[in-house]
Amino acid sequence: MSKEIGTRAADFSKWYNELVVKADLAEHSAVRGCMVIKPYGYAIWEKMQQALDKMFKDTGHQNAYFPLFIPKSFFSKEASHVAGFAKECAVVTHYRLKTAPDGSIVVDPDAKLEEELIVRPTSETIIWNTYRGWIQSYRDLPLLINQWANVVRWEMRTRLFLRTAEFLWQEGHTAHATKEEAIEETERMLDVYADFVENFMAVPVVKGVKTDNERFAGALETYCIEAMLQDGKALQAGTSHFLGQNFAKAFDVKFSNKEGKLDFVWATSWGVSTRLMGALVMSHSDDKGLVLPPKLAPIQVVIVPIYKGEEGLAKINEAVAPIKKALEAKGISVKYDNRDTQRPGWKFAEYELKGVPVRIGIGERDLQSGTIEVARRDLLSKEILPIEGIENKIEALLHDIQTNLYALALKRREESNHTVNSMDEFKKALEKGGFVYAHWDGSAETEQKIKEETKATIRCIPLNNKKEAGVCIYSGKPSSQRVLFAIAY
RNA sequence: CGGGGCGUAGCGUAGCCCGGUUAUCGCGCCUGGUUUGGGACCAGGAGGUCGCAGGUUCGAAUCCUGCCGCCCCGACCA
Repeated sequence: MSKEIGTRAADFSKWYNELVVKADLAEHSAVRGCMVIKPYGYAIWEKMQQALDKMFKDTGHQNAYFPLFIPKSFFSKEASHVAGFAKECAVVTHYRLKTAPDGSIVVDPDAKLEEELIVRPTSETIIWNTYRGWIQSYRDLPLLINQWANVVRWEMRTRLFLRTAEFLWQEGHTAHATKEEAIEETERMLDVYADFVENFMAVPVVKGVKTDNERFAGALETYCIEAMLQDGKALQAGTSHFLGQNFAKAFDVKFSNKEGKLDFVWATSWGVSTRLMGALVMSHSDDKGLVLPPKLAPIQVVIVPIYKGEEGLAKINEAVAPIKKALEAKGISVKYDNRDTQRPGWKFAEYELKGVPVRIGIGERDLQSGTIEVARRDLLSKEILPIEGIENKIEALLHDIQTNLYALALKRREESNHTVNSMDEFKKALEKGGFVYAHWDGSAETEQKIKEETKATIRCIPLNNKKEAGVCIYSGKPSSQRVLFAIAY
């Protein structure tokens, strides 16, 4: 992303949309607000899933699956939860179509459901209704379940990956015997998310907790990770909620503790979605296209032959085979693109657009000298290296690219951090974009007023925030710490 | 759902104000040839319910009415 493009939201939006479509990640579907994830985009999502799933299992979780449809009565059992989602629910009211006299297909009015079904916007209610039957004793706890699923939220305005009416995600739902244990789980999963986003996606995040206004509907505390994208806007990349006993009470999930007394269980839920794909695209891409971190790139190394005639290609095929084999032996995913239908220059541009981290070019010249050309996507630099031992060089290079992408993203974020002490400074900082740290009096009213005046919201109260006496930039009332403000997606 | 803009080939578009031969151009696609170290070139070719429905007219992509869809800005939001 070049600096001059990032200044206006509409331009950035256009750049992003075109990139997602051109790089073959996804496209708009015929269905309002929904997208089609294309094979290349889905391959990246699968890499994310695999890494996350392993992390969940390493922390003791198991996968399960719950229904897409939620009876309206379940959904409305937790008051603040239903209030938070009511405005964006898709509702199933009928179960049959019929042919009308004029030959058109209509909804059969005789097939009205007695109770409407909500297409899940999140699964707390159906899951807690199920957990009631699974939990009787402290011996059944903790219950540590994750679900990979799709959910539907009828958003007014949608954007590929960042906000679609249907999206793919994982949602963890856990039950614990004590409050302390549930809070520990909430924080553990936040750390898992931060670890994944920083170490796999190479996107730095700020860990924090949400204010009352921004908290998940039905939670006592919402922990989050906030990323800053190349246009200086903030993106909530993942959330982990401490739900207290709210859902246990709403769905009557009790257990006998060691003392033989009945108590409600303590709950958490946490999720990340295909929105992370949007964060990935917006964090590293440039005007030539995607830049993928090696750990999530479906193709880590692409080999492009440069040749004259069929015999020339045959010679290069022969030279490439052992190189490809040596790389694959290191666990590196390699694509040898020896299609005769596209020319080398076309392929170079194509794989840059798709963000392949390393490109190897090999031609007649190289066969003479025993070398190859190695190009890295992040810096767009090239060097000639000997073929001998190339697999070790490439392995180190992939590692270096992963580290470098994180360092670059971190540098960009740090350069657009602002610390301000007045509304005036605050507004000026927002114009430049990025994270703005300011004192806040802790009231929902002040937060709301600042939002109305500047469009900025409190992204989070950072964890491990250093305490510091100050006065609220809006109200002038005393404050004990700075909070993170930004314009958000 | 409010305010603005736009629907013409797979994609991007000209034409519309001021109605009139066969609807423009570029990319892409197909065929043949020459090419191949940064998105090749030449020649030929295919591809269109001009968003949908109605109206005005001898004649509508163009004018009128209604509808549908998309994009941008708000409100809502992972």
